[in-house]
Amino acid sequence: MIKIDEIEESLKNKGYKLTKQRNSIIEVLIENIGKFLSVEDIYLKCKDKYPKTNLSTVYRNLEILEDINLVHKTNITGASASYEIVCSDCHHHHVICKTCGKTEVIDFCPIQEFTSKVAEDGFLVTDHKIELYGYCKNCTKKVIKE
Amino acid sequence: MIKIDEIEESLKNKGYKLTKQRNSIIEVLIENIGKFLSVEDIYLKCKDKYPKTNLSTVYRNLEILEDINLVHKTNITGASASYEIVCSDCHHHHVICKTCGKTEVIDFCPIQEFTSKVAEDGFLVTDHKIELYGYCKNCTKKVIKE
DNA sequence: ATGGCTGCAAACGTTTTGCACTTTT
DNA sequence: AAAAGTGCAAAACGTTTGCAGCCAT
Repeated sequence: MIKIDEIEESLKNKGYKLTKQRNSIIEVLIENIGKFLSVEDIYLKCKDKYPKTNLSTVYRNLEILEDINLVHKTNITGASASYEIVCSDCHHHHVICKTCGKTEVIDFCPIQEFTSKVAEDGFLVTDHKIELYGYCKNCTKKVIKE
Repeated sequence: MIKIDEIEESLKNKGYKLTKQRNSIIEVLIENIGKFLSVEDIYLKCKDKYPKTNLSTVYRNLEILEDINLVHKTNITGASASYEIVCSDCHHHHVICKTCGKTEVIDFCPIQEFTSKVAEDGFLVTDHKIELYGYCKNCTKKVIKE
């Protein structure tokens, strides 16, 4: 499990301060492990916790969290970026339904096979992004019906 | 190999017309198989071939080409979208150097293992995106030197 | 001759920035 | 007290759109 204290400790150690805004962003991300949240989503959920939160602040903090690898950024929709907190002991990827947009978690990850192939060329892999697109059970049914 | 005639035939069959602009976009994409080009890159290269080309036209055509699956879109940089032409007999993924931004092609693809896992849940996978990030041989050396 | 395509300019939504002020350390 | 963080408003950026005219079929 992710512990908020550990994350905050790690921020402190890097010289970042713990503000109420930053704290609420992290809380929101932790409450939504396994989902990608859009910046707008995060912003709105943070406002519930701490109404003064500003959108710029959310952007600035997500950038910091991404820089220190506490958060993964993706651009599924093309519209606006989405974020998910990194959880080292529950590494996973997502399948994304092209019809309803729902995402599901896949625990399987073949990255080892990949990195060993690439390592032969002297490339050092530190990070990866895998996303599967298609149609979920529900939406497949609909397609067949129509 | 990709043949420009086949692509154009397939566009014609779908009711799209062959304009000089559309043609030059396809040419540029074919000349850059294995690389992701930003919209701006494509635009500039097209202007070399056909100076009247407009940025909106590039956007509109890339959208069409993506819709009919002749082109893959990605958002590596976060800044602007990148495109690569689809080549059915040379499916591949990329490793992307976080220092110099260079991309290299990896021929290996573990998608089969993935889709069979997901199929159990009734999810139908039609498409996927795999990107590896890290440091290329050159940049790894530099990091060590410093 | 028709319908699709283009160039242009303006509009749009997301993200970033400068600055004065506030908060954490 | 110093440094980092914030809110606000404005700017910047990539992308999309409406429209009048153009071009491929």
